[in-house]
Amino acid sequence: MLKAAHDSAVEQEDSASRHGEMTSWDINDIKLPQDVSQTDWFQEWPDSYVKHIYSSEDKNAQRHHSSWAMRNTNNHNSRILKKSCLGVVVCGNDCSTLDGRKIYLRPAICDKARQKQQRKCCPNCNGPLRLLSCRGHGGYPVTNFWRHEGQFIFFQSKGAHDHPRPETKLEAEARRSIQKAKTAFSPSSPRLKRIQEIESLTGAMPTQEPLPSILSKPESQAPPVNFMGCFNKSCPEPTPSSCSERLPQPRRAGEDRAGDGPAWSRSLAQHVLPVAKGPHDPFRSGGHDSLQGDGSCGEKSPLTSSGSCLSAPPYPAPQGGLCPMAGGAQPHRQLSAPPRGCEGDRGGGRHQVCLNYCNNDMFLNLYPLQ
DNA sequence: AAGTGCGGGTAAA
DNA sequence: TTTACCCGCACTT
Repeated sequence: MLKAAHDSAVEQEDSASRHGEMTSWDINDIKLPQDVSQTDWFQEWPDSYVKHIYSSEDKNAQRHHSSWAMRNTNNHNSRILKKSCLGVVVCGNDCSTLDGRKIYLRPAICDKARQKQQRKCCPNCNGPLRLLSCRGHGGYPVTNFWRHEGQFIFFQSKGAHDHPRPETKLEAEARRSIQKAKTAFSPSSPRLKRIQEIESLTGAMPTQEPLPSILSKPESQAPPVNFMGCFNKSCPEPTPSSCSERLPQPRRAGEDRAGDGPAWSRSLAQHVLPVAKGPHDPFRSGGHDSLQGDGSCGEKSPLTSSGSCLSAPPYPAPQGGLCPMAGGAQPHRQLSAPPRGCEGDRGGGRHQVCLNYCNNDMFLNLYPLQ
């Protein structure tokens, strides 16, 4: 994967250089270019040593989003925000789901939450979870840098991720919601009892239907068709997400929206199941990360304590963009963007198109739990 | 509850 | 000096 990552980086650099100013700066430069004629589409999965210039209007850039699990790192420089990669949480048993997928959970960003997370069990096999830390930057985690200058947001990544992609933030949130819902619907759940009572009174409530509407957070629900479309309230318009896999397809600076239809809306079914790939060494020791999993599985997760798991665990949920990740200003253009830019190709053809698969199979996986 | 950003602090190279 | 990382705090989601 490293070579592939490198190739990808080269590819991106090529692309960048074609567009001029892109590579002639470093995040630490005193002055950054302000004569940028084209800004990049937001990149949800930046990897390798890449730089991007986003519009300051880009919501995702404003929020310093990444689908990698990046935590804030203090670099004692308030002008440059630095984040380092937390890696990915894998199953200590290296299990696979029925459909052959590996478990790649998103490490919780919050230290406490991450410690809690590691005491939980694999949602698939109930085995211990293990944090596979990122060592893609000289043995240290990949770092991302963000800097706002004028009407642009400069992004620079150092290091190539040496581990599989975790769930995206929204996938992780969705999973948590599902778990909550499942807990709420455990046989002993008063809530479920109440619903059953109502059901028995009305005789009209199909058992299959109520669940989605009761999932804890509306924005975390999985609307059947538009699941990732506007999954998030922060996505005021149907943007083609992340077509995150597209290259930093340049757009004219200042050009923000126009009207092509969202590519993701017709990309449902394009996801190629990612089976564990990549150079990560699952047996690597914890190293510097004090939060490395201890392999114990002391705390029963709500999911497993009920004696069943999601019938087909959604992990790794389709590794792809979520609309909110593009909540910002990239509404179009990528429809014509050549698929060659798919970063996912690095992973061995993990993705075939540069579109947002809208996590349809996550959706399909989530529903069976009803 | 978890995510995010800031900043004080320490340690190692 | 630079880089990595820990921690607590405040604020947001």
